[in-house]
Amino acid sequence: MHSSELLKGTLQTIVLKVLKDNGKMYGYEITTLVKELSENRILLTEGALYPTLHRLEAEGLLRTEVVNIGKRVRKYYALTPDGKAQAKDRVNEFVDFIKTMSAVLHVRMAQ
Amino acid sequence: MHSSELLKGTLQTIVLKVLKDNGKMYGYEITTLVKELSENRILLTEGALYPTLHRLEAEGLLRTEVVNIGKRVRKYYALTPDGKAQAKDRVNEFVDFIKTMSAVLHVRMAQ
DNA sequence: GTCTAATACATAAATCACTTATGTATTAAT
DNA sequence: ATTAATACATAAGTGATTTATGTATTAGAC
Repeated sequence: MHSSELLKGTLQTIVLKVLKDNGKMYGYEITTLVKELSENRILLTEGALYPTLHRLEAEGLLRTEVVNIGKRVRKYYALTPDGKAQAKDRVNEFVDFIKTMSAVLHVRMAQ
Repeated sequence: MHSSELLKGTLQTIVLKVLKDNGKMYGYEITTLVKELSENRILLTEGALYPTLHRLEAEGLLRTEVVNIGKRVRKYYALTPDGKAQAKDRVNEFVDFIKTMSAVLHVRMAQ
């Protein structure tokens, strides 16, 4: 469960965007989806993910719904209206970051 | 001197690549170049830059040359052969990171 | 001619996201 | 029956970066 130093600071952006794209999801489901989308390059750790979900909820960006699956508990997270706005902002910020870095590093990425 | 959380982990990559592109440079010069290339979006702090330069030198990726300009001292840094290889690797790693993130966030950037 | 901003280096303490480690419990697979 | 996968949670430790200081020279504004 590790990845490059570059991933630091991307967790909230990732969580907000996958929730925007997929509606409600639970924590474990987010880790598996991100693992799949990233072709095993981004392996979210629970120690980072759960506190982040709790924090985003405390900030009013996510709302939760607890569902019992047999004797097991699942906690679904979905974006609030504020969360949707934040998701958009964060993705824009990321795209801007890529453009800036591309200019500094002289790599052609941003079209 | 601040910027987004996303910048974290990019400092070494930036330093190595601008040195690769510009030959020898001194610390202050690096901050002004990066500020210019990033259109004021990336403002390197001295507290981060100088320790990073010292560390890269200690790792054998940079070599230094001290020059006296009047009564003022300038410390020029340049890549060693290992440093050149690292610069290449770091940029490749960054491009790969962008591709992965683009896939996860569903943003089209990488060609 | 003096004051401020810019140039140029340096380091130490504090911060904070994230990793690592640990814990509990259920369910599926071998 | 045992292990791996599912599913949550939190606490201690790490480490890059920010913030805060410090010293000193040179250029520019007024």
